Amino acid sequence: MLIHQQKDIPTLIKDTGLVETRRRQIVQAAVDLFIQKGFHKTTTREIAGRANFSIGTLYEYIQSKEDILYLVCEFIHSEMEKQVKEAIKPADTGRDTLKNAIDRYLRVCDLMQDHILLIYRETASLPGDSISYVLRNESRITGMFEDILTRGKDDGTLKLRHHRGITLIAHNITVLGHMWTFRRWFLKKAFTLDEYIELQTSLVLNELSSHNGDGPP
Amino acid sequence: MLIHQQKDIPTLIKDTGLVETRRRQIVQAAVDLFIQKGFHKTTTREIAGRANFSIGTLYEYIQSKEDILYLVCEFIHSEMEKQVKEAIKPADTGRDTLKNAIDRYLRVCDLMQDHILLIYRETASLPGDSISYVLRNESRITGMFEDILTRGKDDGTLKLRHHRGITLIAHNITVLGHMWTFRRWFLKKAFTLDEYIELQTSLVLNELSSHNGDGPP
DNA sequence: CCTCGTTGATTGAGCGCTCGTTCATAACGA
DNA sequence: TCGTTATGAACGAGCGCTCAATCAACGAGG
Repeated sequence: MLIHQQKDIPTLIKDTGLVETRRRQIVQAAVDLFIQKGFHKTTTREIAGRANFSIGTLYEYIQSKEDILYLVCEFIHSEMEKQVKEAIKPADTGRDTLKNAIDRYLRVCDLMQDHILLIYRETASLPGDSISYVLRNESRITGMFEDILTRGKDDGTLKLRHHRGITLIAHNITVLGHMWTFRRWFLKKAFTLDEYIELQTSLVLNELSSHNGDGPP
Repeated sequence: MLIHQQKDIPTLIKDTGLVETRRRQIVQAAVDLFIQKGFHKTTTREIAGRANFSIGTLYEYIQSKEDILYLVCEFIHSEMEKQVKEAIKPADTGRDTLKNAIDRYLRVCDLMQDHILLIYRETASLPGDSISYVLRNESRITGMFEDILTRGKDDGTLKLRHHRGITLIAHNITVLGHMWTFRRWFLKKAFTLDEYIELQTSLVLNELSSHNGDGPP
């Protein structure tokens, strides 16, 4: 029985405020450890220790170790979404909004490198039924780019050569951010973050400014 | 002490042919299980069992469970490289070669979906010093695209707007393939493999046909 | 002001079990 | 028979999780 499936608290603790606090502490401790050593190599005792209470207490606020992973994934996604959302103040044109959004999104990805990697590594360790729940969070970010692209298409500042292009390009942009994190060993040798942003933005915008097809010269 | 760091065999077995055979069996069994249950949740006994010998025998041909992971990663990368390489018969122009290469590469990625995911998930579980070794394998595939792009640039069939573009676009193409695997839950809802290939190829080639910068209309 | 029972929260030793690894022994082949 | 290879019971470290015991805070009763 997983946390997101039940409405009430899985413990005997009465003070719901405490539950929130403790779970925050658990997540905070777990994120650090999972990034450092991975989910499987981190012990529940370590998590409790870093959160400054005992394993007994830990298990008052969760039901299984996998619950912690679920809480962590949820936290990371909501943190990502929050940061990206507050970074995107819609500019006047869809095109400018997109430029803006890509810039801020890639910077957020840079800041949250380790968290993004964590998601990639450990999502598979979630119990089957939570996975789809976590994936839904993921797709909200892609959705944001889809919205921006649609706006640009409608106000005429972005041109699409293919009618299915919006979905695809939105995914491509999302992955651009992840790519910066999981290929950092290569990419940081060749580019600074600023260069990376500039170049990738240029590629995306060039596509969205295309005047014709791709006939060879 | 890991396998790739030592020249000789980590066991007492004398017949080197047998070592190769057994290791092939181990890898074959492990790949299946790792894909299914992940590295940590797969036991050495299961691997031995599926390879049709006992744990004792297993440990005659490896020194630790992590050795198996290393062998598996190496196998997957070499398999990928082999398949991609044999799929790319250089056409007359760099541009046609690229088209060809993207097509075949994406199809290989589709066939090896689970293997690619496995690499993403478990590379981090490798002991620190083997990681860089495994990453080097990864970068050979990107290197192939760099070569093709360079050829196209030289023979004039591909145009680059930025002098650093080759590296970046090569990485982008490589990731396009991975993206098809780790976002398949989203992408396969919207596109067939053929559509995906066609659209992404079109995006890449459009960029490489650009006649001017990205000035807004 | 003190006492003591109650209640919610915390503790950590300990349970049951799994897993990676080893090694004495058996089986095999020449 | 002797060298090589295979076996699987045994080992012991370590893990997730439980629960009887403990603690701290508080308020009613004397």
